[in-house]
Parts: sequence; C-alpha cells; structure tokens
Amino acid sequence: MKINLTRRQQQILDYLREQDFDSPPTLDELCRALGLSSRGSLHKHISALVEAGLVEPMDGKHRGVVLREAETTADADRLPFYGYIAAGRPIEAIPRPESLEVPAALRTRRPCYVLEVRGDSMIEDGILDGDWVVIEQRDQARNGEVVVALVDGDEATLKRIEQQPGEVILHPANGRMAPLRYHPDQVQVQGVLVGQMRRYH
Amino acid sequence: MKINLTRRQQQILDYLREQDFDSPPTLDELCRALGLSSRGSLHKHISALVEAGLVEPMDGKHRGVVLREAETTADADRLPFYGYIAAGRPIEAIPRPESLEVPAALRTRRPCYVLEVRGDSMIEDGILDGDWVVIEQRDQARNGEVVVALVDGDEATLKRIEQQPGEVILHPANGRMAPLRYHPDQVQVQGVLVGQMRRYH
DNA sequence: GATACTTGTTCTCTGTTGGTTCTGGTGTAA
DNA sequence: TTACACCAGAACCAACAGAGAACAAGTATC
Repeated sequence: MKINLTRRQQQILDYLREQDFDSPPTLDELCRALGLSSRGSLHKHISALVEAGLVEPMDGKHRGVVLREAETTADADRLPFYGYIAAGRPIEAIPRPESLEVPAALRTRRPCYVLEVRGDSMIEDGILDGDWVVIEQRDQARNGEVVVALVDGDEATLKRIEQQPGEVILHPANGRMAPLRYHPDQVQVQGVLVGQMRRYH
Repeated sequence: MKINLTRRQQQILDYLREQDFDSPPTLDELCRALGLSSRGSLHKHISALVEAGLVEPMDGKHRGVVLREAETTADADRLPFYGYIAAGRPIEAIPRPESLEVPAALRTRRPCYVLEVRGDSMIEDGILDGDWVVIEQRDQARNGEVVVALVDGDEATLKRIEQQPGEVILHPANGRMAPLRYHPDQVQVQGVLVGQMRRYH
C-alpha cells in the first residue's frame, strides 16, 4: 500500500505471518524468538509495522497481547475494510484496513473489499448513507454496472457507469443529481459493486 | 462485540469450554482447578467474560451456581431462512427452513431469522425486491421500527410501525402506497428488522 | 426460627508484566 | 562527514494478576 519496509521489519512481519500463535505474543517473547535482547529495539520495528497498517496497534493497552495481523486475505469470510466511499477522497489513501465479516453470497471469487457509503447519490438504487458495499476489485466494467470510479485521479465515487465512444457517463441514482460526463482518460474503474449490507441497530 | 481478552481470561474461558460440568461450578471449585487461592481474583476475570458476553451472568442470584457458556454469538454465523416476505402468506407457513450465512454485525444476540423481500413497498427505505432482511424474533416493537407484521392472522408484511391508542398504522415506504390502519387486535408483530443484505451478481 | 455454612460480590493492597520512551552505541551506505 | 538501520539497556507507568478481608444474601442444619 505504501512505505517500504526495512529488511528487519520485513523479517519480523514474515515471522509473525508464518507463526501460529495460540495467543498473541508479547514483545519479550518475540525478542527471544528473534534473538533480540531489548524490547525497546523491537518496539520500534513493531511501531513501524503498525504505522504501515500491517499490525494492530496496542495503544498502551497492556493486553498480554501484542500484535495481530490485520492482513485479512486468507480468511474466507472476512474482507478488508478500506474506509468510506465519498466524493473527494481516493480509496488508496485509506491507511490501515480493518476487516469485516462478509457472507460468501455477497462476494465473488475474485478479490473483494468493503467500503462504507457516504452520501445519498445512489439512494434510488437502495444504497443509503452508512451502508457497506462489497466491491470486486476490477479495472473494467460493463455498461450498467455500479462501479467505484476514480475521477481525475483523486476523487473516488460510487456510480452507475455508461461507457460510450469518447465519453464516460457516471449516473447517480438520485433525481436531484445530474449524470456526470467525462473523457475516458479522466475515469478509472477501481471495482464493481457485487454486494451490499446494512444494519439497523 | 470484539473485545480483547487478556491471557488469563482466555485461559479461563478455554478451561470452561473443554470441561464438561454436570452442574455449573462455583468460584471456589474453579479457583482450585485453576490453582488460585482467591475467589475475588477469579471473580474479576469472570466478570470480564460476562462483560464480553461469553459467559452467563449470575446477577446476585446465589444459586450455588456460577457460569455456563452462552456460546450463542460465537459461531452462529448461519441463520434460518424462512422464505419470502410478501403479502398473502404468513411466515410460519414456510415448510423447511434452509440457512443463510449472516455476519455477526447484521444480527443481534437474540434469535434472528432471514426473509427474502418481495415487492416494492419499502423501496424508499432502501429495501428492494429480492433483498434479504435479517429479523430479530420479537413480539413487541417501538414506534418507527420496521417490523414483520402478521395482519388478521394470515398476511405477513414488512412495514414501518406506528402504534397509537386504539389503532396501529403500518407505513409503507413507497409514495404510491398509502399507510394501512388496523385495530391493534388485528396486527401481530413477529419480528423487527435489524439487518439487510443484497447481491448484485 | 436461630444458627452456621456457602457462595457471589466488592474492596484494598501488593507485586508482576509488558508497552512505551528514553539515551547511547555500532556498523553501513551515500 | 551525515544519515540511517539496528541494537542494548535503563527507566517509567499503566494494565494485569493475585491475595485476603469483609459483606450480603442464599442454603443447610439443628
């Protein structure tokens, strides 16, 4: 996503990935396992991994617990949660993905992720503010599909797409909003809507 | 709901799970089994587990009894699917419930089930034909909640409820449909909407 | 019914563990 | 040189864990 890890950081991350902990290890345990003798040193590496969003932060919480991978690719029923989809913010800017349980029926076999909807632009398609949408990662879409589109490289939005020769039209599903017309070079498809969830409590 | 258990808490929980109690153990018994010598210490851990919803609380009730797993939420990620919710058919008539995977975030701790929506009567609330709705089984509702209501004993419908002295009003979310007014005796609440899911593929 | 015994609950006190922040040192590459 | 990755160790402090005492309410016993 961002930031390149140093050799040692990568090494520690690899160790955490391949290990199968019954309970999350403490810094001391990791030190022993990695042949270090200073918690402080290790802590700096862990902090870097937290910064990179690869390890859960343990703010003060002294949970006898240290790190847990926030990498969610493996788990079948959880998908990374990349934050909000709204005007003015590219998705890739979201720092550390959390994860969200998603039933198999709402996703596809290809890589997917979850966004939380902000705004009312798709309200007539039954997508409301606060809904979670499941997005299949894809850079091509068929006409009529609802897509996550990156406009001019810095504004991500959820709209129904219509691709015509020489222009791309993004249709909101809200009578008070007009379709947006762009040159094909301005619009980059980042994913296609495949599922949606909402909670009422 | 997540909540991180400390090591000791996890350890105690594991012990409770693997043990097969004929009668629920007392704090003293657990202390001996776990090598503690203070009920007070153990009690603090148990309280944490109760807080996390993993153990049944024993509020004051001095039943010579302590804890029992309320393993409800943990892996109950599938809910019974009772069929369609549409006019003209009471829910209890559905013969054989299948089951559907539902993420924990879309359900509650109390018994829930899933229905598939038929019709457009709640379209302005973002509930479309074909959506799955997660219903918490309940026979009472607060005004403003969306409920599964059985009218005259033979017609189940999904509507927003308004209960006034002497009458019950079921509000559709569709400008082309009018609210339905009934005598309280005619309407029986069968559940309350707590979650919703949709697939686009 | 009065008694003693259980059992859950709350409290204080004490010690340990573990995350965090320092300071300083070494080796390496630009 | 400067910059950076890496490590050691010390110190700090809050979270954690346990012991023990005391209390209240249920249960058993006579």
